[in-house]
Amino acid sequence: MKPMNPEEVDDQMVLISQYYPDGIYSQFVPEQGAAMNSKPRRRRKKNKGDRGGAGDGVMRKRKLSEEQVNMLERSFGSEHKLESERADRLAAELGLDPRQVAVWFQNRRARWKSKKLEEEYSKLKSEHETAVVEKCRLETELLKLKEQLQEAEKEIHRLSERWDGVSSNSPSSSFSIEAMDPPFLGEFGMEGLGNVFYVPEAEENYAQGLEWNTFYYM
DNA sequence: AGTGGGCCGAGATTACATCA
DNA sequence: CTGATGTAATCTCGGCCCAC
Repeated sequence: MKPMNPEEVDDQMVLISQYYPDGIYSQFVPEQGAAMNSKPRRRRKKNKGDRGGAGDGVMRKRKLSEEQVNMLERSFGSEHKLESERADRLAAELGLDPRQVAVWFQNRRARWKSKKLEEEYSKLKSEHETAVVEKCRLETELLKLKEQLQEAEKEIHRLSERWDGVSSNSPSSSFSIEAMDPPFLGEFGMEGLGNVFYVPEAEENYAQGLEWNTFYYM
C-alpha cells in the first residue's frame, strides 16, 4: 500500500463523525453545523454524492491511515483480544475513538478466523487427496495379495489330494510334508497370518478347513 | 431462584472505497 | 461505467455478570 497524498486523505474524509459525539476525533477537521449527539448505533443512511465533506459541510473520515493500520496490526499480532484499557491506550496513541479500535479488532478477528478456516480447509483437502491415493494403492496391493492367496489355496488343495493318495496307497510311506518343495507358505510370507486371521487350532482340520480364508473375501 | 440491565464478542450485513 | 473485492461500521443475538 502506498502512502496517501493529501488529496487522497481529503477524499477519504467520509461518514464517521456523524455517528459519534462531537469532539471524539481529534484528527478530524471540525464540522460545521449538524450537532451529532445521538447514539452511534443507528443504521447508516445512504449518502451517495455526499463524499469528501461536501453538502452539509461535515468532514468525515473513513479509511485508517497506513500507520494506524500498522500499529493496530502489531497490537493484534501480540494479542487478539482487546481489553478496554488497551483499547483506550491504543485509541489515544492513534487519535481514534476506542470504539473504532474495538471495531477494527472485531473485524480483524473475523478476517483472521476466516483465513484460518480457509487454511484448515486446504490442509484437510490435501490430506484427503493423499489418503485417497493411499487407499487406491492399498486396494491394488490387496488385489495382488488375494490372487496370491488363491494360488496358495490351490496349491494346498493339490498337495492335500496328493497326500491323501499317497497315504491310502501306502500307509507306511516315507512321504513327509517337509519333503515338499518349494515351501509354499514361506514363499508368500504367510508365516504370520495367524496373527491377522483366525487359524484353526487342530492340525488335522487344516487342509479341509481352508474355508476360513473365505471370511476374508467380502 | 428468577429477572432485568449492561457489557462483550461473534456473525451477518450494509455502505463505501478501490481497482481491473 | 461496472462488477468484484476489501474494509469500516452497524445490527442482532446470545452468553456472562451483577444487582435487586
